[in-house]
Amino acid sequence: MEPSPDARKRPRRLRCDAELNRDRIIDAARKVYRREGLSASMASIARAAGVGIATLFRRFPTRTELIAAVFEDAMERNRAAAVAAGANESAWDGFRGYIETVCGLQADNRGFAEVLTMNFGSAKDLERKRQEGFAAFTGLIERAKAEGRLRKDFTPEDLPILLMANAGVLGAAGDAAGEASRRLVGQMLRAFAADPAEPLPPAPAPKRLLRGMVRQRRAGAPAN
Amino acid sequence: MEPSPDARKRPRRLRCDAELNRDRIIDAARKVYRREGLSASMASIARAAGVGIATLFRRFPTRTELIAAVFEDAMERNRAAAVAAGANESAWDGFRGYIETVCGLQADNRGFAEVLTMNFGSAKDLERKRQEGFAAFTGLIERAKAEGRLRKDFTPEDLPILLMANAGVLGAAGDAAGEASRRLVGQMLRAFAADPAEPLPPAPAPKRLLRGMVRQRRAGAPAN
DNA sequence: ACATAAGCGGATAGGGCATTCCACTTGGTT
DNA sequence: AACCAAGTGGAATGCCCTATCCGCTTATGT
Repeated sequence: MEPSPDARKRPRRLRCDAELNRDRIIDAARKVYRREGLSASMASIARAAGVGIATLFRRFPTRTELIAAVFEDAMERNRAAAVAAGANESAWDGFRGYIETVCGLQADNRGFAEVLTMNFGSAKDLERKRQEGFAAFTGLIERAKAEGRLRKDFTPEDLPILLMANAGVLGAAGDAAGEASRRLVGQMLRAFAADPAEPLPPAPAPKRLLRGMVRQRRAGAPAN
Repeated sequence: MEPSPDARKRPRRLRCDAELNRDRIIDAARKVYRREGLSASMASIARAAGVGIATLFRRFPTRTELIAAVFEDAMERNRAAAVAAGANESAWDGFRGYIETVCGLQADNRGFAEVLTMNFGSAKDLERKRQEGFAAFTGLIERAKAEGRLRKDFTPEDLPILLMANAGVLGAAGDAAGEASRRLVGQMLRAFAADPAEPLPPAPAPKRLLRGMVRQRRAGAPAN
């Protein structure tokens, strides 16, 4: 019997119980990565999935493979958002909307925020989707410049830089992350706009931000 | 015999060999934190200092105490830069110069980049210096607004947000960190300026940035 | 029903880390 | 010179991590 058409990638079709475990792993990893970021341990994901560690490693021998499987759909949403933005009648509105959308995806998901700032050379599907989204975005740039709404010195690389910056704010601002991120994005859009009439979201209250800066136990943060 | 005037803080003066070890620890920690950020392990610092682990813990029972001792001078430089900026005849030039300086300090030191985005409640001296620098900066804001060069809707909280954003870029851009950081700061200054004639540093070359995004083994980055 | 390949998860090896303990050494004082 | 409080470093403890091994279980095709 031929392997199912979709399964060309994986040599043989998985046994159905294995398929179930695979789904369980991805679901668990999705939740854990979303909350804790990509530094979550393989062991904690196996525990969350209710499978043995060996099962996790058998299915995903490297962290990158697991990450790729988990975030393929989020990356697809990113790609789709860029393409949809390109269809906008006003290139600037599309540009602005896409940036707000993708930064919002980051705010909603710690893991994806990191994925958007990294290059996973070996995860071909993931990188292809990123690349397609990026291509749609660069097209939008040209149109927005032609419209006269986007500054001429904006370059496509300003997008990954913004994504890194936004990830940094989200990781450091604690409780105030959402507000601080929106503020950052507002400022950046103002910098990008040829006509800086862009309104600006409010900054977080000083005390909120200060409280947010007290790090919770997490990778990269000292405990004491 | 009275304790030396400077040693009021520490109950008794340290024995001279202990004082030497303390300095060795701080020097080693300074180097390690600069290169690796604050997630460096206590053990690795003790090794780098050439002292036993127990010695490190005896002198600095918590990570925070070590961090405070290591970065007191960098925080002082930050404070001094803010105060000096306040003395500038042109408030905008001072504002701009201070932001470039502090973001440059971050670019030069991974550990300090993180320190500037965190709140160490218990490290009083450190926080006092931060606070004094921040106060000088807020004074500058008012003057720069009065000059008409700084937008009226800039708020002091935009500074910590920028520092978090910059730390994010520095941590994620690898080889291209310096260029990417300067580009980010340029964009932000443009957003802050009432008259956006600000010139912009060039963005990193696409390939450089992409290569930089391939993470080296570091906290928060998957190994495989 | 049964044979068997596929899959399972506990156990284990090997490492790093934070933190504490303790027997030994040493600087400073008398 | 001798004493001892202060200081030292390495060992020990206990935790979590990655990665692999291996004996047991089970889905699946006949």
